[in-house]
Amino acid sequence: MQRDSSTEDRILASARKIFLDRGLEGARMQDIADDAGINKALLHYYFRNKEKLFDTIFVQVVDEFLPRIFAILNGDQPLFEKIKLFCSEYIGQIIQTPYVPMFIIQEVNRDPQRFIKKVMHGKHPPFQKIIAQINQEIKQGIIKPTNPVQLLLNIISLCIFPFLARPMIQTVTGMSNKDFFHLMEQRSEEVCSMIIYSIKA
Amino acid sequence: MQRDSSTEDRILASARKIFLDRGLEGARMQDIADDAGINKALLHYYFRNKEKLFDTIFVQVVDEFLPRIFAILNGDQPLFEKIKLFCSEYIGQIIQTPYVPMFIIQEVNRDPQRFIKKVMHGKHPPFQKIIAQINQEIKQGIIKPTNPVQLLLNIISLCIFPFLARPMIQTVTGMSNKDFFHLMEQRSEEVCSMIIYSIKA
DNA sequence: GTCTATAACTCGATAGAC
DNA sequence: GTCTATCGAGTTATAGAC
Repeated sequence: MQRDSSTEDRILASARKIFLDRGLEGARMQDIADDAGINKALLHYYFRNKEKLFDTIFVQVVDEFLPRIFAILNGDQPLFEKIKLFCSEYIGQIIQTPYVPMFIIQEVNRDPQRFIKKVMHGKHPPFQKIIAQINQEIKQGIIKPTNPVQLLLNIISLCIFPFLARPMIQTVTGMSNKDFFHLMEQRSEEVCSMIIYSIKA
Repeated sequence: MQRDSSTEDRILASARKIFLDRGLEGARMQDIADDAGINKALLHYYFRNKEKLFDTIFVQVVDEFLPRIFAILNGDQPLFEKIKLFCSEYIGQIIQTPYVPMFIIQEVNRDPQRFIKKVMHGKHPPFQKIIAQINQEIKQGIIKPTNPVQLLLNIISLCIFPFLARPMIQTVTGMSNKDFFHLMEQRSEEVCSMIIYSIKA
């Protein structure tokens, strides 16, 4: 709780924290109010209801996360450089905000329509360019013939999954938080070289 | 709803369906009762409360899912065969029950203690054998020097992640259910050959 | 075992004073 | 803008008849 910032900002910061931790259904307006140092009534004064408050946070979180993927994938670098960039930037980013991937996946699963309406609406399919690039580099003989969609799935899977399954991984292996994040820092390089090795001609 | 089976079995079948679809917090006892063709009071007669009913389903689902992983990983085949087995068996299995991975991940995230108490308690760490095998095959020169934990993470990530992110993937790419499952059927072979290619000496 | 009725409680939302 | 007090809907859980 930050007593010095404006009420609305404190609400947003607290809502983000609680929603990221527990999702829409798990979060309690009371807990958000407590964390922000105000009462429930004031939450409704600023954001008319729970849904609207959640929407604000959801869009905020998704809009600072997904564009990073697409920005790198749609850049102008050669494919190998993109992959390298993606792995290091992306895993680095998730290490800073490890709850974000699970939050997004969970909420898109619970209500895909919200995602379509609030986030995707009006945006064009963001994978066109990278798919074209993959096909072109195949034709040029830089990489082996590869299904572009599978390749993209591979990259994203390898980077994100461990953070989704983190509680289970740590439970099953007995890793501490420190162990886990250390493993993830190594992983960036690991994933990158594996992907590139698997596709280079 | 199966009118011919016993009440308890019908409750379990309905609870499984509803809990898998919506999780502990999203599921309503009323919906489970409706689906089973009985009333709420009878749910409490058979399973004292929602938690206990959920625990039963959770343990059931996890116990028929995780052991499949461990059985293959702890078998006696050479590593390459294990990986091949794992990819085909595992993706094939998930295609049959595509909601299971998300259900498990979500509920372990929400309450890791339940997982520890109800599932892991008393079981020994299940990755010892496969890790030893990986290290041995490295020493024998069959596979390249590799961090065993990263390798296992890679295999599991590649197989499971697409099913966790399925609603988002289908939204972003515009794939139909049929398209998606077709892609996943190809994927088994795809993942297998990629992994093996990346580690063979 | 199975039902109806309802108690007990949680939680989002609102009224109204300051 | 911010608070206290309270309403009312929705849910789990129980009492008690059959």
